[in-house]
Amino acid sequence: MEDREISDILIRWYEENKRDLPWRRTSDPYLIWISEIILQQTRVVQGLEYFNRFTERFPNVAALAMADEDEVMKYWQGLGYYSRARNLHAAARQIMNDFDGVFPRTREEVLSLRGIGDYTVAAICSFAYRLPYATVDGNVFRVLARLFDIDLSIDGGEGKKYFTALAQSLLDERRPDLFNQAMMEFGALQCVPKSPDCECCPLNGKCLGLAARRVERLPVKSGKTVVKPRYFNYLYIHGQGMTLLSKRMENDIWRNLYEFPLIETECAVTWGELSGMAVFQELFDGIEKVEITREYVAKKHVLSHRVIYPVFYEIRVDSFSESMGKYLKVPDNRVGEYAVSRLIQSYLEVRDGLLF
DNA sequence: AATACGGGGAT
DNA sequence: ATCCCAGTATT
Repeated sequence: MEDREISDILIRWYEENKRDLPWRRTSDPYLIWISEIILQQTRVVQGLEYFNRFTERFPNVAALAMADEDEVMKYWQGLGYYSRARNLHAAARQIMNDFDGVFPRTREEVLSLRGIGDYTVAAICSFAYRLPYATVDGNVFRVLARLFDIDLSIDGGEGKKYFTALAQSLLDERRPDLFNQAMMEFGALQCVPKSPDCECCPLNGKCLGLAARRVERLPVKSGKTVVKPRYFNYLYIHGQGMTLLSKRMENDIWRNLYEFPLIETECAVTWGELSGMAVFQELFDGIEKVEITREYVAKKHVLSHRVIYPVFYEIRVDSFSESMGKYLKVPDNRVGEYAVSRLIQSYLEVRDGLLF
């Protein structure tokens, strides 16, 4: 049968070309889970070190469930999509509470865990338990769209359903783990988004997209994200050896990460405009000595759907006002212990570079 | 069905 | 600049 042939070719290619990665050396569902969450929308090279450090500190479900969320976030610092870390922590506690600390073994139960969706449940169940569920990630969309010359958009629900059924029909149920790994690795290394080397592709004789000269046009995606600007005015307030920090609690970017007290404005503002604002006046109400040590206009911070224009004002005070009580007051030398965004991390590095 | 959610590497 | 990466949750 043709379908089996494709599977065999992919698996043969995989055995010869696969990368040696730590999560491929285990069948521990916990370790596979951690790797899958880290690798969501994240390149292998970027996630590798995070995986090693994370699993060394949290080697099993119990260790993760017992930790404070703040510490989990610290281990996630810089990786992005921080809901993954929050969900990971929540799911570990879910496993302790609902499954007696044993990682669940059925598709339905695994899917009930926070942060695990259609892709990740298939990955965990096939890699750890060899259950016959096809993984459908960005790589699989691309490989299948090209192989079968399908221009159905991969954004919508129809496309997702179609490609999932197609992947499932191709899956070798005797070795779903190998098939899924092979399909994704093939997409990551051979059937790459730009300028794939179709000349040396083991499937070039079967690739309908190649025959139709549409490989570069596939897969089809519809919408592109609109990037909206935001203006962040950070106040690095310190005195008496203490620094003010704030925890982002809103349903917004960087939730549960720390930062300096922030005044967000509708547009770029000068120091004069900022210091004239009511929120600013109230914050420094009653402080005798307020000294602006430095103004730092950081380069714009680009996220997938936001671009942030940050300005940092270093402000030295001789005392802290009443209204600053809503912030954390931490010793200067312990600021580094708090999980922060890349933006804050970058500023901290600049500040340290200017200290001497 | 759209949108929000990070950060970095490749082209 | 643009694309996109072993996606999920919310609206």
